[in-house]
Amino acid sequence: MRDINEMLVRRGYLWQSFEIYGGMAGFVDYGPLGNGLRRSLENLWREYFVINERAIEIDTPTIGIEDVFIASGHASSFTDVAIECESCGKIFRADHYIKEKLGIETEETAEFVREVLSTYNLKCECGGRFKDPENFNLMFSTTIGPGKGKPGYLRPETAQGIFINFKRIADYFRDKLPFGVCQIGRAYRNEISPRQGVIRLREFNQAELEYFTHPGNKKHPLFKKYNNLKIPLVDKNDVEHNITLREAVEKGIIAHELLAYFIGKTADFLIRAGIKKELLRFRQHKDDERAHYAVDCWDAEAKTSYGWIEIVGIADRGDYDLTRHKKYSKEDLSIFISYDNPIIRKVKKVIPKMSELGPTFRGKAKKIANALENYSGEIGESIELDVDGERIKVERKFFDVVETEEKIFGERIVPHVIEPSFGLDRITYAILEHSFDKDVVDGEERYVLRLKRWMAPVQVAVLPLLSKEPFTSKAEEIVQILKNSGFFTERDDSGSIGRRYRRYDEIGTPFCVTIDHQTFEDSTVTIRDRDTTEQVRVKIDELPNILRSLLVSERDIKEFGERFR
RNA sequence: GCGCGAGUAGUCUAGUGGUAGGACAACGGCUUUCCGAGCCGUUAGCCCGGGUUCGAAUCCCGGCUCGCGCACCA
Repeated sequence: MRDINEMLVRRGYLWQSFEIYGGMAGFVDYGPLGNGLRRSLENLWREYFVINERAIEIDTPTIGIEDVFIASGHASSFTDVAIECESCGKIFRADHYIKEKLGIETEETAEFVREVLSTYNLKCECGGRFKDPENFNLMFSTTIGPGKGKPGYLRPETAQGIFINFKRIADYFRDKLPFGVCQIGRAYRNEISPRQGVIRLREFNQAELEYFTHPGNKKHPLFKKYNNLKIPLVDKNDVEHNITLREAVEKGIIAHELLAYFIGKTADFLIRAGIKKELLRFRQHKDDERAHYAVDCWDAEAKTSYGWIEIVGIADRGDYDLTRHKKYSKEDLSIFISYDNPIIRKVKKVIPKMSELGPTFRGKAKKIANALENYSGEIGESIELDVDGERIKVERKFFDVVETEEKIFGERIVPHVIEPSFGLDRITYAILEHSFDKDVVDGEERYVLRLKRWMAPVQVAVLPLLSKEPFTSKAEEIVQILKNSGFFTERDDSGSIGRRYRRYDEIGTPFCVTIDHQTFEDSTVTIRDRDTTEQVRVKIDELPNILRSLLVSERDIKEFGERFR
């Protein structure tokens, strides 16, 4: 199966970054074809998760200032403290090790760990002493501005750029839930040991949707579309269920309908993109596996030669992020929700008399008045208030009491967010593996990349049967027609015709257009289908429209013309 | 980060201290040429740095990358 990796490099899908300088693990360059495939994937994703949702796309910086990651929790939970044994060289995550050996929850700071180590005289399993604990942060850090600058980090996920714009976004949607906001872009994690090619990168591509919803309404009107979809669901106890999404929600395996909706939609999207259904499953995070922000989380996993790999994470992040940013930025990141009918309540209100308060309490009068207005307890002949920590008794003569009807039109809530987060590099790779095939034609082995037609980076290749005039200029003429029609087109007149067909089979080009002798008699060309190697003859005039129909569907080319040969 | 193994044209591979060889691919040409045909020709390589040696692809040290195992993967 690893034959594919050789092909991907040789034909321009994926290259090792910094290759001429010896390379660096965890980085990958997209060659022309890989870039094209990933772009197709992004566009398909937009179609599913932006255009066909109440959702928008934004773009925010890849560098974030420190405040953002302190609030998001990444500054602390992203930093692990490591301890290394002096004699056996083993490295442990300090918090895991201490919890396991001593049953103590640890603050993740080097100082705290150092203290625990000395207080309990904690040793390595082999009996050796630990070296001084060290921090390692999985975020790339940088400084912003001249001199020492301000500390900044390369974002470990695109999501934070969305949360911190919440006020503007809510405004854009006129405060009406639910709504979705997405971002497609790069994110960075300073992995300790990146491996397995494109599976674990230090700089990678994400497509994330943050779908904001009312906490009491985790449903989606289009869920019925995926009601009866069956896809393997592995729950947090490693039990596999082969039931419909509707049943999974009813049985409480999936926390709620909205999560199930995005599981269904994700499955639909991945299959449309070229992931094989039988090599796809969803797996629920175990309790100790969930990120610091997640309430429930399901991963889409694709089976590849590396085993089952996580390609999408669908998490219910609750109100974690907005609440945190609300606290740290002191901005109101809630939304006002109107009730269908206002609630009417009779209330007694305390009205402070400033003319009395002023002369008596002087400087404190204003604060006392505020406290009186907000007072909601029993009203007697006097009211006791806490003002700046001081207990003050306010006599009846300092306020009036009026009885009014109060209409409550709604309430402020912090929305919950459901986040489908896609690892585009892994999905791209999984598509390539799932599409890769070997075929025997006339006793000769050929490599075929059976990409979905709408995903292919080169959609059509124009091949003159003979690489000489007038075939070559006719080919160029047809290339121009196709390029003008918006197709990604290549021309190839090098080598025998069979060799050229194989070349385009290998990179996944779904259709080849061949100019032959008959072209000059009746203005026709042949279209060859990659998967069946069948050919049909069509008029040049009709070629763009026919290709357009073929490229968005899986229709048989024989619907469009006479079979050739 | 630790341990083991590997690194020779674009790709695969031969070469174990003494002139780096082959296959495929690519490129040019010939051949009225529809599924990797043939013939002629061309381009192109010892991962990087240091050491040992008269001489290193080959031996030694360090780095980088790749594979496998451990650890890590919010």
